[in-house]
Amino acid sequence: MKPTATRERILDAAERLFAERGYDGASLRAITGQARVNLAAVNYHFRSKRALMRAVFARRLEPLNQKRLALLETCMAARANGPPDLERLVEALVAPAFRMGEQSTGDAAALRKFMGWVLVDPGVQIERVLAEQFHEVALHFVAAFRRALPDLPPEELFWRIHFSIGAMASVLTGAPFLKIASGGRLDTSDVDGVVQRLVAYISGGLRAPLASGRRRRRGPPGGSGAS
Amino acid sequence: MKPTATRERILDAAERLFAERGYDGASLRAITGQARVNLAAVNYHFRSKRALMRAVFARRLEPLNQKRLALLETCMAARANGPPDLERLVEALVAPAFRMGEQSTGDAAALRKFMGWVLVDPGVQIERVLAEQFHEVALHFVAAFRRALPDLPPEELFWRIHFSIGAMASVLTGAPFLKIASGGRLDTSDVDGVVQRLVAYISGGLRAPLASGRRRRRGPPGGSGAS
DNA sequence: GTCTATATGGGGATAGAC
DNA sequence: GTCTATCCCCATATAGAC
Repeated sequence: MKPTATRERILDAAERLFAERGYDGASLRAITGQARVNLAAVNYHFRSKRALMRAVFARRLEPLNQKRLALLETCMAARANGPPDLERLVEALVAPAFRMGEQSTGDAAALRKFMGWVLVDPGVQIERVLAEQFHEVALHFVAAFRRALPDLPPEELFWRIHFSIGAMASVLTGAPFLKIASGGRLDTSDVDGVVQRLVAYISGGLRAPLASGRRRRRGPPGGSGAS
Repeated sequence: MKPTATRERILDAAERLFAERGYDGASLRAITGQARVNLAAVNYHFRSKRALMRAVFARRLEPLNQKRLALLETCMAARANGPPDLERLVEALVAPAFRMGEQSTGDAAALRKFMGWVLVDPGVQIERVLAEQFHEVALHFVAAFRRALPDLPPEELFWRIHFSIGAMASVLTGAPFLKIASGGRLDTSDVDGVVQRLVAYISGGLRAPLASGRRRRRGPPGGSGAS
């Protein structure tokens, strides 16, 4: 077997099994079994299971973010003067995540699930990897969104980006509540259609008018704002 | 010790530990230890760890959904004729999840995290519980949203509700990407403020204009898509 | 680089006394 | 209803031969 092939096989199998069973649910035995590789190979090529996890994630995140930046450049170039088109911007952020792995050997659906799962699960603790690889992309997109939505206060924009990634991630993972609300009538296999809907939804959310000052438990008219 | 107290103590401890460590990360030994209850008590009062998990979830979901329905009634009563106010509708769906456990003994932050986590994680397999308890609420809310957004095709509405719950869930869990995009500048402790922002965002998303028919990979004029 | 074999520890579940 | 003690399985990680 080609020396470097082992490493890739482990990454492929780990990706699939992490997606299917979660971090704890995917044992190294299962991973090495599916990769048809020796159990000890994991601890040789990677240092530990957690390190393997981070490697699986990092391998996908880098090209994903490059794709995003490339699309972002296109958006900005198309509107050299004036604000960029918001829908295109959102698409540049969202679509690459749904196109991942389409031409690789692995299971594209599993890959999407894995990525969404990693984004949402606070227990995975890939913040470091995420922060390193995502920081540049975040900066560029935040700047672009600011130009597209100049009236939105920065703090509000951050929150809305957060909501948007959450909406995207829940679709990637295949969260279970979808089939309940719809009675199972939704077609999740039409990736293009989902991306299109998601882009429309997120753009609408980003463009929403600012909430009026209504607060729950607002102070009475006399204005005793202390709390 | 009061007989029924044990059961509650287990539920409280399990809720906290599931929220902090996830399902696999929270061992029965840790749970019973924190509840200061014997290890075997879990398998006596519940049948298994999974059943305990479902019980933890169900205990919160029922009053949560009752609260939602009560708020929904208020919305509909306020606009007996004509469509209900969308923002109020969204608030009725979202706000109760963020108010959970405010007057109970447990850790409210942990509870929110747990609920969001359960919603998003497809591996938890609480679909049955979710379906049973959520079905009635889903029907009512879908009907109300339909009245508020009469021009939205049903399928589109289902998708958008799904996106909305995803956005909500990612806030509940405290997903990690928030602090990355913002550089840690966001105040997550202001629950009222977050709910307000979330309501505005979701309402905007629900109201978004339908995506035009643009599709990726429409037949290219010269079409050398090979790679 | 790859294998076998094993160290070491934790997990969920249960039997049976009280 | 509650406890102790234990069964039995599986996990990650590593040592050391090849």
